[in-house]
This record gives sequence, structure tokens and C-alpha cells, in this order.
Amino acid sequence: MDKADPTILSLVREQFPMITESVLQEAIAKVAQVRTFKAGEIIMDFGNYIRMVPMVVKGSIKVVREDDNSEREIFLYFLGAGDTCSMSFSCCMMNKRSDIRTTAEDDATVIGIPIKYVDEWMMKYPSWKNFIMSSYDSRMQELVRTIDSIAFSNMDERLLAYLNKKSEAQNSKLIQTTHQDIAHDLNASREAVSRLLKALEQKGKIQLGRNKIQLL
DNA sequence: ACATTAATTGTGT
DNA sequence: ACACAATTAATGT
Repeated sequence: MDKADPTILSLVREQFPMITESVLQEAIAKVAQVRTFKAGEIIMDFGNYIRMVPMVVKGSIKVVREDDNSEREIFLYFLGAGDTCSMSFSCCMMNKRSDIRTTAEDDATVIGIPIKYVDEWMMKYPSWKNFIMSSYDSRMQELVRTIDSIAFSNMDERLLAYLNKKSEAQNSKLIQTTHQDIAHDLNASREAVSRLLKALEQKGKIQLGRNKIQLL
């Protein structure tokens, strides 16, 4: 057995206070791997098998779904520090390929838990089970809200919700992105996004600049 | 500092 | 959605 990595141990204590049992903290530090991704890098793609369940330590990660046939992509949600990827549970438990793609928004750091432990610890450690369940629950609620906004909201509300989530994920009111990228995430045309953004600017909700959007 | 070019954003149909 | 105009940032001279 390897010994517990002190770096991982302190990361777990800092970012995942929900995990209380120190035996579990040490178990994580023994088996987990730290992985870093540069901004824009693809972490998980469609069709990939999941080997690890990631726990996000730093940066933010964008989760998107691609339509079966074409190149159309649609934004699902962001993961930030302290979050974990609920999709990866269902995938790795069922030993199924990934239905989603995840990319690093910023430079991101995750600690990966090999799937065999994810399962094993469910029985062994109550706080692990609790952690998994509650993050599953909150992700589920967030997904429902996303579906609502796609199904029932106008584009301008969707756009505003997207901007807010992005800002929250990055802990910054200043968003660095292009209209084209937003349009891609929302599965809309770039012109429509530009026009809606300008309308939002005139309502005093945001301030536009090249490659940046300031939330007010 | 100025000109050139590429990328991003704005507008009319 | 398309075509093109205008603006801004980056790069070279």
C-alpha cells in the first residue's frame, strides 16, 4: 500500500468539508490521482469509458451534451471547486460510455478516484455515501432547472441564466468569452446572441467589451 | 508609431 | 440565416 499523499489530504480537507471521516480522507489520499487540465482542454469526451470519478479542486469545468447525429452541442452545467461529476457515477457504475463531454473552462485541477473505490466506500463510509448522494441530488435539481429554461424560457432569460452560472462558476463578474462561444453553448446563432447581449446592455444588466462581458 | 491582418461584433435584408 | 460593414486586438515593420 502506498502511503497517504499529504497534498491530496489537505486538498480534500479544504475543498470537501462534507467528507468528515479522517479514515476516509486518508483512503482518498492513498488511491487518488491529481490531474491538471489547461483551459479549453477536453477532459472527457463522448464514447470514452470512465476510469475515474473526478472531484474538482480548482478551476471550473463545463459539461455539455452533443446531439446524437450532428455537431450540435448544448450546455448542461458547470462544475466548480467542491463539486463532483454526477454523470460519471451513473456511467461507471453501469460501466457505460460517457454521454457527455467535459472541458476545462479555466486551468483546472481534479483529483480522480478509481471507480472500484467509489463503489467500495459507499458501504464503508457514511460520509462518502452522503457526499455522493447530496451532490447527485443537487445536480439533478440543477438539470431540471436547465430543462425548464430550455423548454419554457425565452432566449434572453436563458442567456442571462447562462451568464450568471458562468460567473458563479468562475467566481468573477467579468466573463471572458466571445459571442460565438456562447451561441455554441446555447445552440443558437451568433447574431441572435449579439443582439440579445446588446439589449441586456441597454437595460443596464451587463457591460460589453471585446472578448469580455461585465455583469452588473 | 504606423500599416497590415485576423478575429470579433454590428446591421440590414 | 446570410452577407458584408465596422470595430478592435494582435503583429510586423
